[in-house]
Amino acid sequence: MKPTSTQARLLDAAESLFSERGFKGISIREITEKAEANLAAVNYHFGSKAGLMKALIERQIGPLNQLRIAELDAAEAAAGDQPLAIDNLLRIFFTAPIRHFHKPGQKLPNLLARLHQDPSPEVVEVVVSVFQPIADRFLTALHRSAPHLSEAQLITRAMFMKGAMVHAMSDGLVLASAMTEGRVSMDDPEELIEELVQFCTEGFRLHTPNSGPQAE
Amino acid sequence: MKPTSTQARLLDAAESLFSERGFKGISIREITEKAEANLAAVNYHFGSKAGLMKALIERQIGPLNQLRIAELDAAEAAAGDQPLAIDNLLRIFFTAPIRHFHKPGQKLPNLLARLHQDPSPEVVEVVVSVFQPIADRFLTALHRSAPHLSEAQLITRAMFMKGAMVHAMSDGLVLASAMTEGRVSMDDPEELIEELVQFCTEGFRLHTPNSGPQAE
DNA sequence: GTATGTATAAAACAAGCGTTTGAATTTTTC
DNA sequence: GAAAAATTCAAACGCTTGTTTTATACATAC
Repeated sequence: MKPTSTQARLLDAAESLFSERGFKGISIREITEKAEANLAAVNYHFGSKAGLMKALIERQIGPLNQLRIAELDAAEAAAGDQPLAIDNLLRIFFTAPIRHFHKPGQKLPNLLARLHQDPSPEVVEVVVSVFQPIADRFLTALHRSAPHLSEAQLITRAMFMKGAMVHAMSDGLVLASAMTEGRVSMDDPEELIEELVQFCTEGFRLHTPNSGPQAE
Repeated sequence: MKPTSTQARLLDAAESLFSERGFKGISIREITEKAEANLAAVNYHFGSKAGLMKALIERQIGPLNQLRIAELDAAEAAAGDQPLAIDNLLRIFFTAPIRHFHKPGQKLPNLLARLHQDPSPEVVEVVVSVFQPIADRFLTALHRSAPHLSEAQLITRAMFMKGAMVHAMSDGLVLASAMTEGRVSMDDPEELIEELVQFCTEGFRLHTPNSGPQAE
């Protein structure tokens, strides 16, 4: 039985509580109580409630994105100067996070999905700093793999893709539970990854002549 | 200059404020101040803060969904006993809400996107009651239009579709603004609709033999 | 062993929260 | 125009919030 540090216990408690009820929905008192720490511990170790959230996100997403970028680097190195096939690229994009977060009771993706919709500056700052690099990296690769798309189309479809992934990972909560009445739609992460890859690959392959610049 | 009722002013104020900073992020005092109403007005007219949010959502989404269902009814009637083509079905699904919410400064889709990720019972109850009927209606139609998909696949892909739409409508806030550095990805709603239709249609057409029941 | 920086603890702070009350006021109804 | 109903209003209630303070314990270093 390893003795966990107060910091780690705070991060764990905050992660599970924020994921369930959102940042604004949880008080520092609830967090410190669950973590069996003193009320002042959050402000001592993380400066503020927002600092705690930032730390908790970086703890999870940082290593995950490092892994994804490493895998993309390796795939691109193996491909030489050839662009990656779209489905391979998307598979690299999806696999690590879906596998990583596919544990029973894991609700962090739900929190992340919420944060992606939160326009408050403090949240945007964290989300951008964590996801900006990986978004740019994959967008560049996508641009090489799908040269038939205009930049506007590429960005639009990448937005579709991100929305589909985020939604699927956060369990599609409401609609799914409403539509399927309790039946979880897809319980095998590998299957979900493959469905997502197929779905989006087709969407990116498509070449629609419209939406180009009007006059050029 | 029509005299607006207190109720309407409260709904308008709450809609814009909730959309910007979320349900928990806005106080009744801010709402009543913006609406130039008394602090007690919210509880008098809507019973509670949650009641106000419910009323505001139903005011916007109710008529919108009625319209969508009417359009689907008409299309199905015109098609006789033939299933609708997938792209036509999806076009009906996307068009009304995207057109309706495509006004400058319209941020309600952002609120809706957040609510779709909110697991708190009060929110789930509202969201389900508002979106359940239309989800069921379109899922049934989709099932007829895409008979090659297993039920699990259908639900999964519908989740992708919903995620893509919700995300695109709520402006893909973070990723888009980060990636494009200010450039809005798609400013013409008709173009967005068409991109979304194409993207998802391809995804639904795809026939992947896996994901069927293991033994049957 | 005494100093030094780190961590925990209990208590208080000032501000904000959703909601309720009860009286004043306006609007509707007959 | 009087009675009744609906609405507005100022004030207060009770409670929770994030953060700060002050004091105490615990390390490791010299």
